[in-house]
Amino acid sequence: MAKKKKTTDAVEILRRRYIKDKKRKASLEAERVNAEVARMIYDLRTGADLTQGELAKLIGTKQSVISRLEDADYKGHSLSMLNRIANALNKKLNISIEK
Amino acid sequence: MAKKKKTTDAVEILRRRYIKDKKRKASLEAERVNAEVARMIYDLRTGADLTQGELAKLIGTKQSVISRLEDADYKGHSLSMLNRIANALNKKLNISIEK
DNA sequence: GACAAATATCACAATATTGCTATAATTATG
DNA sequence: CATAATTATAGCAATATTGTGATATTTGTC
Repeated sequence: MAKKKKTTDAVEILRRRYIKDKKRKASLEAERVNAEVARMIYDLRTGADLTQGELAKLIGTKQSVISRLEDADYKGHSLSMLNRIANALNKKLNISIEK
Repeated sequence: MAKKKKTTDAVEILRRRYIKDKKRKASLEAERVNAEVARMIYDLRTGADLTQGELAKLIGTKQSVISRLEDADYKGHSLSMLNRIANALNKKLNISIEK
């Protein structure tokens, strides 16, 4: 494939800046949600007066897994896992995309 | 390991029935959430007047992936994918566990 | 009906999440 | 301080999700 042409066009430069900015925002958004979910799990667990080991047993997994889920930097949250936790605590999982 | 003792105790029988019922409920709950999320994605996409192919391009994947996400029976929803969709549509993903 | 556009389905590779065990590190309790 | 209880980390296997391309099916238009 030919080499990409050098950009000298101001509009193109701004467009690329826009794209890059959008990606950065999306990435920050993801981090925000991950941290929020981690905190939510922690709050629910401690609110129910459970240790990580106890919650783990309730949903059929191990303590280390709960610890991982409560790590603010963890990126792997899934709806199925959130559902397992919600059910164990007799609550409901709600998802929405708005605004 | 020794064979599990035969259950003749009424309390034990009821407890097992309770556990089984709880598992069934959890399973139904998961199905409900999955279907809801699938529908939410469909509504957001059509609301934004996008084809599956267009939305796919916006989030950097393929049309078949969007089709899969909109299938009510799909069990693999992840927060990262929901985030990608929310960001592409300039909206925010909200998660809560309540009630 | 013919054709195009959009969606659904399939199969398989690539990647990510979860399960699991062991152990280190931290926190609570006497 | 010693000990137990709890939480954090690490590594790797098992499983699940996503990426991708090819093709079938459906839907809309003329």
